[in-house]
Amino acid sequence: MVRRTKAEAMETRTQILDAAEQVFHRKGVLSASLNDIASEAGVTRGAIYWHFKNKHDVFVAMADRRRLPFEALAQRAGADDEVDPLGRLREFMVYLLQKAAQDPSQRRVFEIIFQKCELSGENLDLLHRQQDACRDASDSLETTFRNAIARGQLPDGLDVSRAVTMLHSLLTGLIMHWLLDPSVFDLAESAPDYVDTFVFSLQHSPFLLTDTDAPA
Amino acid sequence: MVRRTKAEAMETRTQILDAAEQVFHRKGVLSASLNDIASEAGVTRGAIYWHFKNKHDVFVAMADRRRLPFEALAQRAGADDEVDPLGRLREFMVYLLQKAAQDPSQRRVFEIIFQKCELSGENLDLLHRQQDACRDASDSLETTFRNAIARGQLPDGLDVSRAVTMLHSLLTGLIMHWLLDPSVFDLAESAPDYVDTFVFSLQHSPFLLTDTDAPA
DNA sequence: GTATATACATTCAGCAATGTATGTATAGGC
DNA sequence: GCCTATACATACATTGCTGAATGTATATAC
Repeated sequence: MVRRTKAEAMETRTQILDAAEQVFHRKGVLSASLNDIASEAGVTRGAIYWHFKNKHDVFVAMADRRRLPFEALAQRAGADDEVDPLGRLREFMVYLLQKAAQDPSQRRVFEIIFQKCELSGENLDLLHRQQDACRDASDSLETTFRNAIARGQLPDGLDVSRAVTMLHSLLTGLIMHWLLDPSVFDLAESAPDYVDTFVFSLQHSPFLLTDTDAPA
Repeated sequence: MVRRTKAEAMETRTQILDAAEQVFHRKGVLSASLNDIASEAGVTRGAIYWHFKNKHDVFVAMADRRRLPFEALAQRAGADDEVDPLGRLREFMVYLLQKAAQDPSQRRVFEIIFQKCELSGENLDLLHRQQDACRDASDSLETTFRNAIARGQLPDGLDVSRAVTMLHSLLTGLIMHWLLDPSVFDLAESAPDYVDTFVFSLQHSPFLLTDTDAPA
């Protein structure tokens, strides 16, 4: 079984990424060897080195499969012609949390990124990719918040950048905390309430307004 | 320079832990070798093997140095004779965030645990230690919330377990998000506003009450 | 004052992973 | 029907780290 057709080669590539997801999740990114991944995929290391430069290249390709879809979704909420930006944002947040909780592959990738991956040394550019992705998302979210303010869905004085920070922190924190111990609460079920609480605090908290430092 | 006195040996041990903190932070826990740590500490691997069983043993000892103080503080807020449980809780949250932002050593340890450490394989019991610590903290926090409700500081119908989850998530998320890119916002300065917003939502959000699913 | 346990340094054997080089059979262009 | 690039498998050399074994000098107990 050598020289496969292009379609079969593409399938081999997918199998390698699937195997990498499993092995990274089971043993951690650094602890996983290319032999482990090759065995899991039913190929040899030669196949991996054909499709990818090295382990880090495999990792990036694997992570991007589950990351890119979200970016598109987040940008849609920030569109200027969106009549209900706050509603779209709410939907996005709930969708993200429920996807993390219910889609096994998505959960694995989150678990790998949050718990089974050292951001250092060779993987240091991973950290920069995370930073870039975070800033890009922040831009979309800021636009979304400004549109929501313009349409009267959020108060005029809302500190947009702090709102974005709280949103990031809540989503990251909820997912991390749930991944640490999924048995302590049902993320998929309670996600809407957490998101609604966040939206409520955006609308009514006196501590997220720009000028008013300490209200009476 | 062999056979040191007991006091000197203790100092050597501390130097090894200090060095481990630096090296783990710089290279990641798995990527760091005992040689790296020994060089940084100005000793040889022999010294490390004398004081510790292996690298994992060094890691646990290093992490515990900065973890234990917080546990004591959280428990104090849950004391039954505390007249202002909500106030103590608020203080604890702000203190934790500002400590993470301003104490270099504390920040390094958080960064190691969140970004430079694979929870898998050998380190898998690390995950269980995290889980245990999290559950212990949750117990203290639940008590604190119940006391706050009893003293009229929080509404009667508050869903205590969801409140605890939100608190954990907010703290974890804020620290993680800030560690990812400290330049995007000033954690130490804005910590009180984030915490106050959280407390505000505990007091007023209709989505954190037990029986009322969807208020009018 | 001697003996022994202590607190390390030094040395060595061995593995496991990486990257590369080479082998090889076939798909697809001509 | 041939040729060549493709899609892998196999084999090899190198590296770096670990754990353990051994060496050694000095506190300290007696």
